[in-house]
Amino acid sequence: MLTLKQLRENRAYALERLAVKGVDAAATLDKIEQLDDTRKALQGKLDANLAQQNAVAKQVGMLFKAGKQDEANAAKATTAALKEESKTLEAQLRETETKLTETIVTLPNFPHISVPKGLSAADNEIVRTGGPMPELPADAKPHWELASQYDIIDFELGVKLTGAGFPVYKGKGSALQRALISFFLDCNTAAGYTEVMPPLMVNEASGFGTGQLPDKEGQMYHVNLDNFYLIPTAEVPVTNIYRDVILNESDFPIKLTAYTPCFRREAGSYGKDVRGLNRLHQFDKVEIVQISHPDVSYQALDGMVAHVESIVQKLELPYRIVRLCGGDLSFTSALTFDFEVYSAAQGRWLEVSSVSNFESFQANRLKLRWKDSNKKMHLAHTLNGSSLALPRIVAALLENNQTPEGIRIPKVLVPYTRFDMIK
RNA sequence: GGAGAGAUGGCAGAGUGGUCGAUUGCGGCGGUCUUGAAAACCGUUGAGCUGCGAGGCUCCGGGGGUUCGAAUCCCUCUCUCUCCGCCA
Repeated sequence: MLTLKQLRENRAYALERLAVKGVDAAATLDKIEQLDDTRKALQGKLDANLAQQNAVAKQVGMLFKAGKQDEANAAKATTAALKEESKTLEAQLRETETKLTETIVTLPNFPHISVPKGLSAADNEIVRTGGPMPELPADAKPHWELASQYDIIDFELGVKLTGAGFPVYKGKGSALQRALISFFLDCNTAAGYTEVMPPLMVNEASGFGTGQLPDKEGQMYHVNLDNFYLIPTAEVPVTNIYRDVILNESDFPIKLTAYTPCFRREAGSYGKDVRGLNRLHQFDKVEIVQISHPDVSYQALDGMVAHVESIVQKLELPYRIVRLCGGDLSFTSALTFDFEVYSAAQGRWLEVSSVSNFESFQANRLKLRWKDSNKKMHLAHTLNGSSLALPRIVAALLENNQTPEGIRIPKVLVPYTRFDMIK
């Protein structure tokens, strides 16, 4: 969530930034300012009231000690009205604070200056493209056909065991998953990220910390008996490591990477978009997370983009990097670069990574702060990205590398798979 | 699942109704001494809200209650530890 300071310090700037995301926040800002003023006034009144109560209590104590029973009892009687008043004030204050937070959380993050205006994916800006574009024969097959031809991924078996969107990887298909996970993690640790293996279920507090709760609980699987949520991405447990943490300036930058399965309910998605590996309820992903000093978070973002790009290049896949426009940007993000690889047989670009700077938006909710040399507290910046999500990489690998002899494994993966062809 | 114990500042650990936001030790920071360091000694050292400021208010796991007054008493929730049971 945005901070009051961000919203009140420069109203014109706030309005202009939010407009880039297609949000007219004028009325909301009015409401916030008014609620905040009310809050301050109420708090002042309550504080004064409590100060009086404390003073009386102190006095009573001293009077009793001095043996002046009568005076003490007289003083006691004066607090009843004060207590009554403070109860009312407290209730009002609490109500105002709740309303204030409820209003602030409806506002999305400020987009970065470089975010293009626009309402949909059509307005995104292609930053650059790279990688070798494959030339496939006319009878090239989409990955779901290749998967069953070579018996490496069984979608129907997954339906039997669980349901649609839970594929079973078999033989070399399974080994390929393992290889990709190890390869990605090795790339990330070589770039200075520390590997962690977090729980795959989180509690409610963690869900709130990264903003999945309270609004998006429908997107997560919920374990009712224990009130746990299956993680939709490693971002949730990994970022929550730093919930309620106060860092020293020397702790920056914090760079973590984690492999986890990801669980997404993704209700209401049908058609060819969800065919095969394009969209799943359970999939594997290696994530990178950075906690950054605010002054250098955009350099950190550039570093993450360059890092992810180097991995895609090593896999010899055709890719493009897209700067998301205001309308396509997520609620929490200030700037996002999407990575898409070309899935040649489907003839479409598939998103395989999304690298974002959230600035202090997540940190505010997480209460992730750092202390400068003057012991002043500030919010840290958080960033994350996929590095990488497996299914669509696999889809592109299968389709782009199909040959009459079988599916060629990229050189860089062979030490991990220990085979160079799927046949 | 059964029985018991506990949750206090960065850490350890006092405090069982009244100047306690909290003794003390360790750690951290500053200083004295030293060529420098160590040791020793002295000082300092939680956070949030609010106010120009002096200051005021809140926080001793969370929530509620008793009381003029709660870290301290009561209720409740959560978590941790120990023993037993079960188990990969």
